[in-house]
Amino acid sequence: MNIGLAAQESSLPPKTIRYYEDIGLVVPARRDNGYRDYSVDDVHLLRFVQRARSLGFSVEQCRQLLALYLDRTRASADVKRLASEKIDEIDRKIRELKGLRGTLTELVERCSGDDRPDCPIMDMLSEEPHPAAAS
Amino acid sequence: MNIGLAAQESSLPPKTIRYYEDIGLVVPARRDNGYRDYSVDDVHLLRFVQRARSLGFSVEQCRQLLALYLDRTRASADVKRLASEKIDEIDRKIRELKGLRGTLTELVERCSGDDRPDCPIMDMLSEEPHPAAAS
DNA sequence: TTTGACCCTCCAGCGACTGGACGTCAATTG
DNA sequence: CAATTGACGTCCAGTCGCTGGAGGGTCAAA
Repeated sequence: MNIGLAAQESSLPPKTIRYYEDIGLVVPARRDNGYRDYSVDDVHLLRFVQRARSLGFSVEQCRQLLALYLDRTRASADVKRLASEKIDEIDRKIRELKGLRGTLTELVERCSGDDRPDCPIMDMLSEEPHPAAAS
Repeated sequence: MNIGLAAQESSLPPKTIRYYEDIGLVVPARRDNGYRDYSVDDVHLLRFVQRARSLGFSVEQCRQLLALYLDRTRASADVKRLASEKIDEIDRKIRELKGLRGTLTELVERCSGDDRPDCPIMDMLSEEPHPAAAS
């Protein structure tokens, strides 16, 4: 099938699908006229990648997952490891964001938010670093 | 002062500081020999940007914050609005990450993680979409 | 004087696309 | 059968926020 239909079937934009071919992720056959010709299996792989991406896996991780997917002798432990690492990564990001959120929330709460210029947010951003010790 | 010292004082790499000049964020004077010459005020601004970036503000938002910082007639409400929007943005990201985390955790828990190939994670990634209705 | 640390500019690349220009091909309409 | 429209093709550039490197100039100390 043509790339347009493959795009519909995989919920991916044609541009992205061409990009995936560029980087060797899902490489379709070509027709005589140069058009990409996606098989049902290709579309399956595209959808696989789409799902993995939407779960937060990087394209490189998708490549690994695809390799495991196509490997009939794979150990589920390998897949589980990739997924667990991804969870750890997500946890780290959540922790970092929560930290930022906490700081910002505190600052916002202390800011009067009126038409005067005084603002603890600005103070925090422009504050001199505390000297390590008095001299 | 030279860029190296400004880098130390602002906790930013020299490359980043040059980049900030490129995009017109903090533009220092130049010496006769072409060297950048950062004033104490410049370094102050660099540190301001460094702090704002580490709080999750984009470079463009930093530009806005700098403008507000340098505006003596600013209303703290404007600053507060920027910060509140950033909090909302962070909240959205956290929610999204928690969703991903939930899905992945569930999958990982159901995966035996041994040397057999069967794996609910793979199943989920390769699953056919559920037909909307029987036909 | 020579070394080494610093500084300069410019170009390229990261990840994961996305937009646009420009040309070809296929299918439909008059 | 011509013309138009839409989908397809390639290639280049841009996004964001840097970062690395090449290939040079400058400066201060030994």
